[in-house]
Amino acid sequence: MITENKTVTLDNTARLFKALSEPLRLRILSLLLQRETLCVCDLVTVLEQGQSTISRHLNYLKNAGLVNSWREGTWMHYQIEQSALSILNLPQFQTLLNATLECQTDLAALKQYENNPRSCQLTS
Amino acid sequence: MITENKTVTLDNTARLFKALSEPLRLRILSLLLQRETLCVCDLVTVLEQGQSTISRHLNYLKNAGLVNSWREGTWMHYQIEQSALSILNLPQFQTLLNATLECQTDLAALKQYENNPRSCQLTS
DNA sequence: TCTGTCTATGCGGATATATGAATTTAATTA
DNA sequence: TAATTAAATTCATATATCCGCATAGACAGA
Repeated sequence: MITENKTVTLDNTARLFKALSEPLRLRILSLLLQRETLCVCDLVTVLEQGQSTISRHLNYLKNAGLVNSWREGTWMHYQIEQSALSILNLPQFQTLLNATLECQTDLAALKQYENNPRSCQLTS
Repeated sequence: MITENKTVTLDNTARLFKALSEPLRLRILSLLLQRETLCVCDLVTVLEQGQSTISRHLNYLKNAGLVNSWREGTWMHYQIEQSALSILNLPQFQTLLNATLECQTDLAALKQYENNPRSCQLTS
């Protein structure tokens, strides 16, 4: 992987926080923090949101450097970019997310989803 | 000080990050992290922004729980609310801010400002 | 009380963001 | 090649944010 020597600008930092400033994006991150990788269709089902909504939010997170992605067949896999989270107190952040009703519900829905047959299999 | 037992909601967390998602608000926080307290007129002069702009951003930060304030005569003093920053990796956050040209310039302007006579004296 | 200073807020315009529906693009498979 | 599935993008609309200007409110001193 090529690591660009990116200049630290205030705008970049602001963009990072802006990516964290949407409830739905926080829910996406919360789920990604619980699993190695998830694809768009997983999140559409679990979060019960439109496909375009999920796709756009993932793109927003990617532009902010919070997630990375790769294609596998027709599926796009998304994954947390750990290095971008260094600005956060990660244990505190996760504790805060996990304390919310939304994230608890989402995690339960994810587990339920994983128990059922589904189109997108994580195991390649 | 009364500590409210506030329910952790996703919206509150999102609001906190939204408050951190504006370059000008980051500049304000950067200065407040360098000084015990600053008032509106200090920030107006140092940041060279309109008074209403500064006042509103400070209100935004206050609503997010990032700063607190108190009146002293006609002056409103603003101060970092340390507890709200527990979600951040504070050393990393400050390092990131201090690495930006904007924050470096602002800090220099603040020192310059403090060397000159000014209307608002921090020493009560 | 009157005046001046510091701060907060109301208003309007410009810009940014979020979302759903529909369409386009990409990749797989028959 | 045609059909199918997954994901990204376009378009239109609603909402939120930012900023300057003007004004209102709070406070101090004469």
